[in-house]
Order: sequence, then structure tokens, then C-alpha cells
Amino acid sequence: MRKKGSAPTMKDVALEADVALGTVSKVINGLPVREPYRLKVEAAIEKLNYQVNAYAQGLRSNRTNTIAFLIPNTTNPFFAQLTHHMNLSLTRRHYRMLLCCTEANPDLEQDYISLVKNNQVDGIIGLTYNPTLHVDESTPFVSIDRSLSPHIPCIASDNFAGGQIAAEKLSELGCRHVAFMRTGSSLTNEPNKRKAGFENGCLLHGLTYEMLLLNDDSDPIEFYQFLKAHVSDEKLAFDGIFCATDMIAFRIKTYLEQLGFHVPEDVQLIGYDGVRVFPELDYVCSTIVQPVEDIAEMCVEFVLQENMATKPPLICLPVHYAYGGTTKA
Amino acid sequence: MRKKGSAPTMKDVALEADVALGTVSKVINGLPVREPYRLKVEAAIEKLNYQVNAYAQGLRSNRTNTIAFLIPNTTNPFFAQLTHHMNLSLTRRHYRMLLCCTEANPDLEQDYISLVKNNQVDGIIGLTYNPTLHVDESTPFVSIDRSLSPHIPCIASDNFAGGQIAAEKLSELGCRHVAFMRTGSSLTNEPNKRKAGFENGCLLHGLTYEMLLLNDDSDPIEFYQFLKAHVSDEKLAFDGIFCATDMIAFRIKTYLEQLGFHVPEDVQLIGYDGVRVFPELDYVCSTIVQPVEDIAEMCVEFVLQENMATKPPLICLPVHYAYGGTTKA
DNA sequence: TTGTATGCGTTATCAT
DNA sequence: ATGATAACGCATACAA
Repeated sequence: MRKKGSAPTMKDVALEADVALGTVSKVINGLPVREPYRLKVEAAIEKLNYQVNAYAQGLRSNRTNTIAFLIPNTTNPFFAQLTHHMNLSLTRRHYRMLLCCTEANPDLEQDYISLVKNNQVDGIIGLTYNPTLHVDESTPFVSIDRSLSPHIPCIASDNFAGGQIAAEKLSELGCRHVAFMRTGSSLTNEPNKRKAGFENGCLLHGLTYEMLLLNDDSDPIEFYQFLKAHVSDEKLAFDGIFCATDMIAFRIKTYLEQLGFHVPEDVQLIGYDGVRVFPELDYVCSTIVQPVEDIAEMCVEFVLQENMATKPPLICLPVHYAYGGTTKA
Repeated sequence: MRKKGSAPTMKDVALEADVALGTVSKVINGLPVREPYRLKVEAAIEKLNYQVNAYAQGLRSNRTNTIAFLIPNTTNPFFAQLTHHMNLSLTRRHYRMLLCCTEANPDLEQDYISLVKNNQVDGIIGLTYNPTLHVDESTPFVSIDRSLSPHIPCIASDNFAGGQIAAEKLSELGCRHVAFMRTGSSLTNEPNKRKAGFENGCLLHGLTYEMLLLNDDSDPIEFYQFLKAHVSDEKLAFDGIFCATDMIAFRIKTYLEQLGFHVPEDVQLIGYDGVRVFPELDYVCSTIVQPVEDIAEMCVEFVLQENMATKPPLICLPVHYAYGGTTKA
């Protein structure tokens, strides 16, 4: 009879099964053990309802079956979706997820990186913004949307292609003069390629375009002012707008309606990310959908891939356009 | 010089500082140590960039500074928000969060409960659906929205009051004949009180009402059919609808528009939860806002409150109404 | 007040 | 193939 509250240990199991401690360990770790012994041990485990102590295991083996996931927050729907699929991918491989919300705070981001040295996780998957983030080469790290170094895999959607598809789609839907709008131009990350892809697409399809690139810290009201400045004779200069994120598209739509324009009749809008208010329901705007599930799966795949001679530095996963009410059907 | 890859231990620090192992431990745990020793140890820690090994610490002390958070998913915006604030509350107290997405799967939920016995977490906060969930009395557990037993604190928004406020508000905005709609009536949980509160509010304010209660597994199209069945002479029988969640309200709005009605001119809509598409931006519908931040804080407070003689069985936190475009201003 | 020694539950090495 | 035994890194009771 054990002391109430303290869980049974391997020792208890060994005692109960009348075998040596090492034998129990082997059974648990799937190492070869003769049938009758295995059965005795399994019976004892069942009887005592034994569970391995993860801390003893972690201490001894230096493996924790836990991956840290760094993300600014879980309230942005794109991040929420990413978190969800990351969790599914990890769970499928019997890994646990330590959720680290960074609020895009550089210091916090750096602090969390030390978790792995702290022996608290086996690896890190991070969507980070710290421009000078330092990640040790020996740390299993996979970055989302930002190349940190040639030794650290970066997983992203094919942002360039996404921008190009947006231009192509707007052209196809009858637009002639379009605009591109984004915030966050201060950081060199993969999503910045949306702009280049879009420009390229415009050239390819004979669209003329203008751009508005705001800083992270600028007031979104500047979007409104830009739009207003492009109204003359109650007509908007653009017939199509590509926004770097669905969040921007969502805002722009509101502003356009305030200015008395109809979306998509007067001006068509395409965002980027593939955000929905509720899962299963409609997209909040017509959009370039990121393959969130594949991104998550790929991140997990690589972070767990300990001994790969040479890890790919950048992986771009295909995106697709989806209708969401802000373009003509 | 340490072997590359393995982190420095207390022993290394003791050696470096030329003190005994125990002294280092005391410095780290803030126990009284004479000034000169403390300084030597702190210098050594700094120099070696020492970090305590969480697994050794966990093994020895049976405390892990980690709380498991059980939630169906992080894609539902209400859950996402809850996850976010839970994370903030835990981080503030230097606790880490193990995210466990259950997909509302009863077996998964039960599995995760064993984490605490497995010595992997110090406690569990869970929003669960398993009707027969078994939680050991010795397990620090806090439940959200469902009373599991008198010994397990349940934290919820004041659902009854919320329903009542919805009725009151609809009355105030000129409604006379209203409806209540919800899914998920199969489980006895706190949110079910929204209905009772609403009925009570209707009686108080002289509103007549009808109800549509769907099972979890019924097709949402039934909402549409119900609405359609209440149209005659191109007029809807109701001038106001209270939906048990914002998600339902969001759906209903779409259905109403498909039927040719205008929201809020022809019929006003109030949901429950306080969901926004993007943080900072507008609510997706007029709604009863849950105090997510307070709920999170309260959960953390109680799950960490080890030795409280008698834990309160149910805590209801105040809600408030917020305008979100589906009611008259 | 400081140092020493023991054990937490596992895994892995080594005789048997 | 199996069983005894030595770490893993830390905390703590106890001795100095």
C-alpha cells in the first residue's frame, strides 16, 4: 500500500512483478524482454496504474517530448489557426506544446529561446519579430516567415506567388488601376515579398498600380487619408486593392464604405492569410489563403529532425486564392 | 571549459565560486546566505550563464511551474481569447502553460487529466465537455463553465444575468416579440442558464418569446427553416432575437439577410461572448461580453491556491452588453 | 551560517 | 536476457 498522494514508481512495479528494476524500464521502453517477464511487468503496471515520471525521465534522458511554440498572441485569427494546427501536428507525434506568447516583445522572444538550454524543451518553433534574435546553432529551431540564418530552416507560404496571384486575379476580374497597401515594412521577412510578387503580377497583366507602405507604428487612419486623397468627382482612382493581410483588407473595406463606395461593385479587395471569423464559415474577405496546416506540419517535421546533414534554409508552401465577398463572383 | 552542448550545473557554479554546492542552491532559492558568498555565487552564475535544470528541480521538488490548459481548440475566437488571457495571467506569475487541445473529445480530456499525476503539471484549468469526466479530489483543478463537483471550483460568466440583460436590452430597443436560439442543449453547463435568464428578462419586461433549442449534432440549416417558418406576408414574426453565442448570431444574421430582412432595421440581434474578428476592432455583432480577462485571472488564482480550506464551488463574473451593429444604435 | 551527504525516479552500463 | 548499480542535477536534513 502506497502513501496516499505519491504515485507508484518503477520500483513499486518491480516489487509487484517480482522482477528487477531494469527489466521494468526495458518493458516500458520497448526493449527486448522475455515474454513471461513482460507479461508480469505489464500486469503490475496495469494493477498499480503506473505512469512514468516525466521529470525523472527528462533529467535522465535529456528528452522532454515538449516543443515550445513562440507566437505573438493567439487572438489574431491567423495566429490562432497556426497555433491550433501546430498543436495537432505535435500531438499526433506524441509531443506536447509549451505555448509562449511573446506579444512580439524582442526581449521576451530572446528569453524564451533559452528554454531549450534550460533543458525544458526539445526544440522551438517560432514566429518572431526580434530583428537581432540570437539562436545558438545547436538549438533545434524552426522559424516561421523569417530567415534567421542559413542553418535555421524558415517555413513560409509562397508570399511572392501569393502577391502575383492577387494581381492576376484582380486583372481577371476586370481591374485596370490597382493599389497595394501594407504595414510593417520595417522588418525584412518573407511576407514582404507579397509586394514584389504583386508588382510583378501587375506588370505581367498590364495593370498600373500605386503603393502605400506604412510603418508598424503608424496610425491606420493613414489608410483612410490615402483613400480619400484618391477620390475625385466621387470616383475612386482604383478599381482594385491588394492588402498585405486580411486584417488590413477588413479595415480598408470599412473605410471604403464610410467613403460611400461599394465593395466589390466599385472597388474589389483581396487580402492575404485566409482568415475566417468562425472556423468552417466564410472568409472575412476575398483572400490568398495560407496553407496553415502544411506550414504547421512542416515546422514540426523539421524541428524534430535532429540529425539531418543539411537543413533546407527556406521552404515556400503553395497558396491559393479564395472568394470571400469582396471581389466580383 | 565545459563539454560543448551540456549546460553548466550547480556543481560547476560551486566550483567556479569556490563554495559548496548547498550554498549555490540557497542563493538561487533566495535563502539567507552571507553577503560575500552570495556575491561570489552570483558572479559565477553570471559568468557561466547558469540556468537551473527544470527537470532536476521538478523531480526533486515535485513542482513544475507549469499548468495545463484544456480547451477544445484555439480557432474559435472565444477560445482563442481565453487562451491568450490565460497565458498572460500564468506568465505574470512565472508559470508556464501546457496547451492541450481536446477537440471536445471526452477520451482526450480524460487522458490529459492524468498529466498531473504524471507529475507533469502543477494543476489543470479546463473547459471540458466530457459528461463523465473524473477528476481526483487531490488534483488541483479549476473548471470553466461547468460544475464537476462541489470540491472543484467552477468559473463562469454570469450567464443568467447575461440572458436577462439581453432581454432587457431588446425590450429597451423597442422589441415586443422575440426569440431565443441555441445549440448544445445536451450538456448541463453554466451557459445553459442563458436561456433561463432570458426567459426571466422577457417576463420582467413584458416580452413574448419563442425558443429554438437544437442538439449539438443537428444541422444549422434548422435555424434557417425555423426562421422561414415564421415569415408570413413577407414579415418576420420576431423583432428581436437573442442567440446563445456570437457564432449563432453571426449565422442567423446571414440567414436573415438571405430571407431579405435587414438587421437591425427589421429585426435586432444579440449574441453572447464578445467576439471580434480582429483584436481592437469591432464586435461581430451586438453582444453580451464575457469578462475573459477576469475569468482567466480567477482560474489561475484558484488553481495555484493549494491550501485553501474550502474552495468556492461556483463563481459567476459580471457581463455587460456591447453594441456591435446588429441592434439599433 | 556553511558544507556534506542522501535520495528523488529514470536510464544505461556492466556483470552475471 | 536479466539484474545490480551508477549517474543525471537539484534540494534538504543534518553535521560542522
